[in-house]
Amino acid sequence: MNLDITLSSLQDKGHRITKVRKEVVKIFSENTTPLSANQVEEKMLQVCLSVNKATIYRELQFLLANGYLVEVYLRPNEVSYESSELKHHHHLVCSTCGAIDNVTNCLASELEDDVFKKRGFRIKQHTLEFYGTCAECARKTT
Amino acid sequence: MNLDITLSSLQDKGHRITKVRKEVVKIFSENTTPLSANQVEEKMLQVCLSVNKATIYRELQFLLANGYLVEVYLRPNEVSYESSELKHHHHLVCSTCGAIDNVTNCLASELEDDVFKKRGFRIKQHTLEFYGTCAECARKTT
DNA sequence: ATATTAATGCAAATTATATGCATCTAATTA
DNA sequence: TAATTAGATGCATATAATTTGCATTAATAT
Ligand SMILES: [Mn+2]
Ligand SMILES: [Mn+2]
Ligand SMILES: [Zn+2]
Ligand SMILES: [Zn+2]
Repeated sequence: MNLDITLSSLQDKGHRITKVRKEVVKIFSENTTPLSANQVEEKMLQVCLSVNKATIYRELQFLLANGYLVEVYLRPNEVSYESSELKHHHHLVCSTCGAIDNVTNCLASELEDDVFKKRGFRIKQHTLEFYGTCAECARKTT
Repeated sequence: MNLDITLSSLQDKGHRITKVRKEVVKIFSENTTPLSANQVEEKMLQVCLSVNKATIYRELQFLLANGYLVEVYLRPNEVSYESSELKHHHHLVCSTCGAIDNVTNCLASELEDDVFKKRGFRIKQHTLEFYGTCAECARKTT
């Protein structure tokens, strides 16, 4: 997501542009892989912004509710977020180092029509996550 | 999963067959859709077995660690489990009524080779979840 | 029947997340 | 620029899911 465009869009809707909001939007405009509340907090600390956890959760909820972020569930008991503007994609999650990469290939749409025809289930969205070992971790092991 | 076979397999490995263990295994042998700890507790109450929550969590962890169950993440902050013996499949989750159905179609394996060739990421498993409206909920709305 | 140790219940601890409330501050207005 | 106002924030507290310590109970082997 584009930082300036997003911020002015938020302002147009009557929302305030605060230091925290600006930084959270900036973080998601610079990161194309999903981030959890904890990871957002860490990124903010890296630029010497110490923000209360409640504020971070509230800001993530705010951006989610306003359509700027989407939720991603990759692990139990931890919700991650990423820009809703990213082109439809899926994730490669390395079980060893935790690195996440995006894959834009998607074969799911073919299935969706089929599922609707066969049982009347209308698919609105889907998540497809791949777990395995990334190239770097595989190299280290060898 | 087959109740008797699973129980004797557990016994062969030196694990005890307790009332709780037997019932949890029974529940997963009779249910092909994912169940959370709370749902397992409810099912046990239906057969008048009041079991402590900690025990249920421990038993689910136990069956997971021993390969009888797999984790499924369909919603934030709730882990579900299902028999690891079920044939590879994916889920149709109705956003309206919460009903879950299984789909055995899977197009992901084609993608896996491609991903490995292109970036050396070796996929071990994947999850593909579909969210939408089931036939029944669609009918009620109309 | 007895011994051994895994399984269980209960309370307390953890972790992720949400909320109430007083305070602060961004945006608007005088 | 100062005053106004409602949204944003911090802090403490509340929830909810899950885990853990410990004493007690019960499944299995002898
Ligand atoms: Mn992504
Ligand atoms: Mn399933
Ligand atoms: Zn897709
Ligand atoms: Zn599949």
